[in-house]
Amino acid sequence: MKDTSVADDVTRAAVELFATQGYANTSVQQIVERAGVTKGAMYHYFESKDDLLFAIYERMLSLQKSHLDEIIARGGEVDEVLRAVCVDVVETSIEFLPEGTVFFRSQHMLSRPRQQEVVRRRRAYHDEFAALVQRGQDEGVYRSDIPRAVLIANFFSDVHYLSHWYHPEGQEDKTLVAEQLTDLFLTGMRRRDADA
Amino acid sequence: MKDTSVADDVTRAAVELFATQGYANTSVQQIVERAGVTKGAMYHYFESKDDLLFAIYERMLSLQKSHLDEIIARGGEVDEVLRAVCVDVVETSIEFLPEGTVFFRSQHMLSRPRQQEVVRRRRAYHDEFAALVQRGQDEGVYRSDIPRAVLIANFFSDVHYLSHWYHPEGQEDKTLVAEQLTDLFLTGMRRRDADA
DNA sequence: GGTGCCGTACCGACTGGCCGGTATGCCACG
DNA sequence: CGTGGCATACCGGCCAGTCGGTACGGCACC
Repeated sequence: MKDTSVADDVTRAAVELFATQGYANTSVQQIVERAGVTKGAMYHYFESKDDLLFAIYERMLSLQKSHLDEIIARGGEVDEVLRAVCVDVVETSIEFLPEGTVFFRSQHMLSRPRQQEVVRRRRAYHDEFAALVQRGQDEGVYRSDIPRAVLIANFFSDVHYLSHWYHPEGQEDKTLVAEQLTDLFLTGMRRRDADA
Repeated sequence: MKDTSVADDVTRAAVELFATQGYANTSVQQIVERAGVTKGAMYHYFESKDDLLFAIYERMLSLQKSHLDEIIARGGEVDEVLRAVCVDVVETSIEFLPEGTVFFRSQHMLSRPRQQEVVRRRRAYHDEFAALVQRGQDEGVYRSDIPRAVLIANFFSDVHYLSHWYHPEGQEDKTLVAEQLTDLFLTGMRRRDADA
């Protein structure tokens, strides 16, 4: 990204403030003051406050989607691919914890069309994920006695919830937690011996 | 609750609007119009808009806490008690889905003291829950190789996430989903044969 | 190499509208 | 006749977005 530093500074300030105070409680004035620029500068790079929020989403969505595609492209056993996907999404969600907080809290503050765009992008991710799970079910490694929607929700819920409880304690901690959550998820998914 | 119907109507309208538009995007005017009363009437029963939001939280928190205490008071095997607790909290969360949406989305809009009160109440619930898990670990039925905080987050995340994906499809469906999620959680919790 | 022109980046005072909250009064009922 | 239960008009603050203006770097043309 060779964007001007102004746009970057503003985005950074916005994320921090939105994450701690919420979108509605943060005035544009606060954002530009924290970023060390003026309102005029900000409105030169962003169409609206709404636009600023969307830019934050854009960045996360693109990043996670590209990671997903890359992992899937590498190929391999379903179980290994899914494990890699899960670990990755948890890890990057931890890296972008403030963004995630804003994401899940303020999505409904977006204008209608932009909200739909976000939904569209998330669905794309969701569908690829679901296809993996189905493949695992077809191959008989994952249980089929629980609706796929429930299984998937059971994982994405962990990702959502991270910002509600996770507080970083060291660097490798991030990966550890990602593996633990992934482990819990996959354990629940695997077909039991007793299954039909 | 033998509150006047005005207070009830207002609360109901507020929940619906907050859940669909968010707290900040909903004006007091909208609420009273939907409830079929006037601003004067509303401010006769509530101190502020903030107060209205808190009342919604109050109701949910009290309800779930009383359920929890009751189930624990009944006693029994840890695993059975925990299962009952989990099923109950998922079920009531589904019954109060709009309230839950508001709850998780708009908590940060409360005034500081009230926010702390909510945190306090939730911690009380959390601690009782954690004590159950620990008891299960001490008795050797639950795994101890994953931090208790992670195990617990893994369950509460499901409760939080319900409003993001669940859409009712019949009456018994509610209980079914509650049991499925509980099953997934407890399966992940149980000590494996291979464990130390 | 000066001169004029233009486009890009930025400034910051101002405004129009919205919205939470309040002041005051009315009316029914006991 | 006074008190609880409301209605209605109004106020003051805040805030997103605007708009007239400035600073400056490049670039063409003489």
